[in-house]
Amino acid sequence: MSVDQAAKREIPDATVARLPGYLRALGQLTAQDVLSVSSEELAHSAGVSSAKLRKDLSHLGSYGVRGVGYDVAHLTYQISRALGLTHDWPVLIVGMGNLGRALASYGGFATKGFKVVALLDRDPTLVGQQLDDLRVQPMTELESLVTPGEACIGVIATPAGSAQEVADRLVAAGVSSILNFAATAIQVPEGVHMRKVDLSTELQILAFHEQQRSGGMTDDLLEGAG
Amino acid sequence: MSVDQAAKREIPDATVARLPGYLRALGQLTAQDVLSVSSEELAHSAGVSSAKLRKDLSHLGSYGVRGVGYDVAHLTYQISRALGLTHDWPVLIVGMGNLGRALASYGGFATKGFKVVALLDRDPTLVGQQLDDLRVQPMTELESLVTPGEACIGVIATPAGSAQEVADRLVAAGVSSILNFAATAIQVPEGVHMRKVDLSTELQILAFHEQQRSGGMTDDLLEGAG
DNA sequence: TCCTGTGAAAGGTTTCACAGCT
DNA sequence: AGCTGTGAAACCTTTCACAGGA
Repeated sequence: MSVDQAAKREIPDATVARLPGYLRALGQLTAQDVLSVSSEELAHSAGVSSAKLRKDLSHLGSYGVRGVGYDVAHLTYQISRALGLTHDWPVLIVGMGNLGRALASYGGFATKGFKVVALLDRDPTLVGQQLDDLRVQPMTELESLVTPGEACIGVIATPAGSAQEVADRLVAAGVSSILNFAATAIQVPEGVHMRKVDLSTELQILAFHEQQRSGGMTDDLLEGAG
Repeated sequence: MSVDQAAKREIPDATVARLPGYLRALGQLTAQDVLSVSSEELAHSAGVSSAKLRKDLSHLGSYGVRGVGYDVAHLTYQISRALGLTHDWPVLIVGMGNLGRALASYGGFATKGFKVVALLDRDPTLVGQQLDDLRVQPMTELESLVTPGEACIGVIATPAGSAQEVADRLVAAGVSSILNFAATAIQVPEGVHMRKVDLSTELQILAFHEQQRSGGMTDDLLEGAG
């Protein structure tokens, strides 16, 4: 078994979170037939500093050429490999409301290393409907759709009230990676990876900064009343 | 000028990012008529450690009671105030594809400190359509919808190819907070706050960890050397 | 000369553990 | 006793600045 430079284990979380951005920027360069890119240029299109980019890439191995830059195709491959995107991952979407349908018909999956394999909903009026080339299935099918041993990513796009129950069933069925779009925190056992995407949260963070900008003058009045 | 405990500016970014989660957990407690909560309980429902919660809240001021816990209503108010949610922020959504429509009809806005005030799309066949109580307007209206001086949050839900152009127009019109759902990085001038939400990125991060799980056995060889 | 890769320094975040108040 | 608020320690991330290879 060869020990090559990329075998360096333990890529920092902050780095992993940025690799998809680099991959996307590299994709745009590939589309423009650019063959080679410097850390400065790539960092700029990904919206980070060049020092950060170089440090991030150094955790994957030494894939650049000093004095020249990075080979776009080779770096694309190395990042894809680091992220585990050399084969497609099956994705199962639960909840076919407005958001679930938007996610299901989002084309970006196929090219990005994922394939939606099943759509589920509790509502009998939605079950059976065709979305692109998939048919919405009832919740009772959930357990039969997850092949134990074969990894699969579960996406929760249900109302907040059902999210925990759906998560529990996904976990029980053997899903160990969950992406939660429901507007609630869900609890998962240790060992299950859960990420949350939430519109309200993002808007509230923006509101905070917007408020900081316009100054705390209204706040000062309130402080007095304490 | 009064200097009380809450006057401490500079709430750490990591804390700001978690405040919405605490607010949501408090909302659930309020709905259950719970009047008081300990850091342990609140932290658990928000999915963080109690030490982290207490440290976070300490940046806002001392709103707990030692030996007792936090008053749910009062803490809700203080966090809302810290985030700038004591009044509603106007939100403008650009791009009425599947995702834009899902965002527009997402009810969670109103109760969370935001109000969608305008929907825009480039496609003439979408312009004029009614979504809830708003009518989709043409892109030419963008500049007239942003009142200079009055803060407003712009949401980009267009295809990747139009995102940068839309961002440029929003910024030129005076929008200084942007939430980008398009699958591309966009550049904004210094002083404009931009946050990005992206499905592919989240799935790719999950894929990385899923791969680590199943591929971890090769790592054992390296451990031996340590 | 050019640009990558990387130690070292600086900065930020989380956890610990306990002082201090009810 | 019970629980918050907080220094200090541990840990993680970013930035700096330059050694080193093309």
